Amino acid sequence: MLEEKVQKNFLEEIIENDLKEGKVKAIQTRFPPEPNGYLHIGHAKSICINFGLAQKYGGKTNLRFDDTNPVKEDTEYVDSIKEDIKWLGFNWAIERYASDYFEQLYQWAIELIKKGKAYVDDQTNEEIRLNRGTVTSPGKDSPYRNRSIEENLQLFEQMREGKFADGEKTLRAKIDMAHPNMNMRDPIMYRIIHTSHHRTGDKWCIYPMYDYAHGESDSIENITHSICTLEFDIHRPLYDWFIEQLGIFPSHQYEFARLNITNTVMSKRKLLQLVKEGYVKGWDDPRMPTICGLRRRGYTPESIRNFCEDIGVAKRDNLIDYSRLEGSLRDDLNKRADRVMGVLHPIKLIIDNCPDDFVDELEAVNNPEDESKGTRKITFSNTLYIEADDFMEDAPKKYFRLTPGQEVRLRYAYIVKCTHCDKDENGNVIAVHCTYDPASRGGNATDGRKIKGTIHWVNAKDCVNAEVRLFDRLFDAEIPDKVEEGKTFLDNLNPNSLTVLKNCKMEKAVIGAEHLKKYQFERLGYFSVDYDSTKDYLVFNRTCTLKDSWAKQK
RNA sequence: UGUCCUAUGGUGUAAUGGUAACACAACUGAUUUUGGUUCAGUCAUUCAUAGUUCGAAUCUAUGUAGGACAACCA
Repeated sequence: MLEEKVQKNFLEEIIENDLKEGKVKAIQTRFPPEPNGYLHIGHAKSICINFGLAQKYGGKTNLRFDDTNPVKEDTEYVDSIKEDIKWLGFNWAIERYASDYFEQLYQWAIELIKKGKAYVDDQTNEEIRLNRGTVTSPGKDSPYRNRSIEENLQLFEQMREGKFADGEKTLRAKIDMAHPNMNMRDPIMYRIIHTSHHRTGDKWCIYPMYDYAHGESDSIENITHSICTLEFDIHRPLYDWFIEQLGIFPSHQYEFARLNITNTVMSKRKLLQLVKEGYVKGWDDPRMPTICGLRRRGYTPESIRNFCEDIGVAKRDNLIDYSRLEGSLRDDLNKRADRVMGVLHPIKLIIDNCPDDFVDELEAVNNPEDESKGTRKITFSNTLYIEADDFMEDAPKKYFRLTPGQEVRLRYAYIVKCTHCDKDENGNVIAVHCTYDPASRGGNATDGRKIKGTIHWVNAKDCVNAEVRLFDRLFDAEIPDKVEEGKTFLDNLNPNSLTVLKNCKMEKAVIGAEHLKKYQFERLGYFSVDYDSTKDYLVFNRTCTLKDSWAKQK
């Protein structure tokens, strides 16, 4: 893990080559989110690639908001995006907005009109669509395609001045209506939108389209490597065309395959729908694949970065198993999370040969992976809580926990031997009885006998209550979007993705833990303190379970 | 019925004409006061066919499969 990675991905290959051949002196990348939603794990991959590459090769990365569509964008999203990038551990060189370049873009549009490379079209939305043709048949020229330069100039100026209603006119690049690539069939450069913009207010009523704004913004910022996802591959000829016609700094676009993860959806539109229609409790619901959701769930920035590094970068479609993300998380938290004992489904364990006034204080290790984390004291009495499934009246032979006649070790405490259990009138186990071996203090048998099982516990006499939220996959289906006719991804929602336990028992060490503090509850998993947690009412999110080879064996 | 992209173990990613490698998962076994961690071991005739070559995962051709593209979205 520490050794230098020798395998280079195709982007590193390209960059090293450009640097070696002197095509660029230093690399400059950018991360270009549209402020119309919250960032998700797929964006994290893009962020890691863009910032990571620049870091690795001594270049810089700009943050540029692609805010060319005022009807969808909002400052709420700008703020969350910046917060998430910082939280992931990256710093941008400069913060820019495509809207910063509206005037320059406008001037360049005039330049293209003057060169006879752009024209104002009066066709309606419908007409434009019809005349564009299809992927298998060519389009038809607009009747307005051959207007004079003077007329185009005048009309375009009037568009800017607000002389026309939304949709009445567009500015189009004059390329080729029969081009096999649909993007080259006289793409729209500007449309009229009389909507106030989150940054420019009502200064503009014409807004540039992505294809025109993006490459030109890259060029203005001297972006050397403009890295995006595969679906923009087909836009590259247009990206290059604008830059070439304008004769400006030649940024180049490179495409990689976007991240897909099992049992989750990654489209901003669908995530927005989940939030708006109340299927989750917000953008930062711990079941969401958003950065803020993962953060609240208990993920660390390191684990997300390691995950993105692990999955690599290439151009073929991929589907990463969700457990891979959990693997990166466990890897990180195993080294860093303090251990603590907590019981999710408590039942009483009564030690019959232990006096009622018996009090003992034992020493527990905070993190076996990190000695510097030290130890803490835990208290012990004759009445404890243990996990309900750590007792079975009729147990299979390989069950190493409590069952009548069997000995187990109470972690850091004593060896106990199960004797019997109490049941209510319905036959449910309500308490387990045992005797303890006073000589085994700390957990070691004096006669050297082997104890197979060790279970966690808390002292019923001084533990604290806590709420614990358990999460399961938000979607049952591996690919939620793969649905039969007439169904949607919503039909694949897992109705049991959230379980709230309100009667959990924790050792006192967790009192006062700040939000987002991470623990490993021994034998159970990793847990993070939720934002809803207060001094008087503890709330934990289970980030993920520990690997459980016993569950598989069963 | 077009153009473009892609195809290597269960999942990802390497191998840049010269012995198919690494990680994760899975499965064995060892260690273990977390059924965790850790350690050791096992797990592929590179989508198909034909060709070029002393030699092909890599180059060529033809298929096949998957994906993208017909928003005044990005």
